[in-house]
Amino acid sequence: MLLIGGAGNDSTSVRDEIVSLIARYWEMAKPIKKSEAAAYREVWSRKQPALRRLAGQYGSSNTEKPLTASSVMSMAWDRYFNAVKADQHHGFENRCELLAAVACAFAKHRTFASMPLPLRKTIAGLPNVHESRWGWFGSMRGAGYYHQAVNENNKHLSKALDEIPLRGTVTRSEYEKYIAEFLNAFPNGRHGVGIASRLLALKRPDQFVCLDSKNQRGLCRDFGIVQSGMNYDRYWGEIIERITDAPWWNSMRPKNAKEAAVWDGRAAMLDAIFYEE
DNA sequence: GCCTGGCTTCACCCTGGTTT
DNA sequence: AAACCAGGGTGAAGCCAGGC
Repeated sequence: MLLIGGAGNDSTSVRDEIVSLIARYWEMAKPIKKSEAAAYREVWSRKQPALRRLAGQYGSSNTEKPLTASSVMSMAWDRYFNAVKADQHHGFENRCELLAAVACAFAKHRTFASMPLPLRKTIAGLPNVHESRWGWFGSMRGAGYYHQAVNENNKHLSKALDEIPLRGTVTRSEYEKYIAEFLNAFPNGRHGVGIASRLLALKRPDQFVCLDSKNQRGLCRDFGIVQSGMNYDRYWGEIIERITDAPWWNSMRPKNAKEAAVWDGRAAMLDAIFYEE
């Protein structure tokens, strides 16, 4: 609602402008058929998720913090790369090396189950003799039943990872199939977003970040979401959808080799920014 | 004063390394 | 060989703050 009034000439001219603008729109207008209106509504409803996200509405929660209000999610690629480079704890080059080694492993071995135990543990975030950097991107050392499942080469973990393609954007439906199979590995419960996201982040570091106790506080604060009560649905709707909307995520792959290596693991690298001791 | 939502704390789970 | 301890995710309980 816009009220234009008063005695001054300004208000009169603004009102005249608006009235003539509306008159011009009427002249430009043309009748459309019912089928065209239906098609328009179809397009409109299909664009609603994008509009909601633009307004800061992710998932089903009521937190309405748009991407522009987040310090990290509003970054362009250059600033994001600099933020990752500033990693105090591990160093981004070492992080890239680890991700590259894991990418080789997934390229070489057809399934997670066919990998040797030390390699599986490296990917799973569990201590092993093969790789000293196993805990980076989220240590899962304390997850007892998960540790057990990796040790006994539980087939459900491997089958779950099979649902996640090596290339192309992972869809929600593929993610849901992954979770459904992942849950089968935990007949005694004690599964969760921490361990599920660890495996996702190592197979597809370009799209997933491992959400653990060390980075959850900082990440949730910056994203404007509550950290308690995290579940698989919210992880996708409130975290992954935000990430894949960020300017730095949608930027072109850089030509510079070091930058390209970070770009290949750009979602997982959020850990470098939000990691707290 | 009650209810709700969110954060913190604590017990529990299991593995793997160290000590007795 | 057995006992012990550290590690960190999970989940329940406890606590606190804000709204009605």
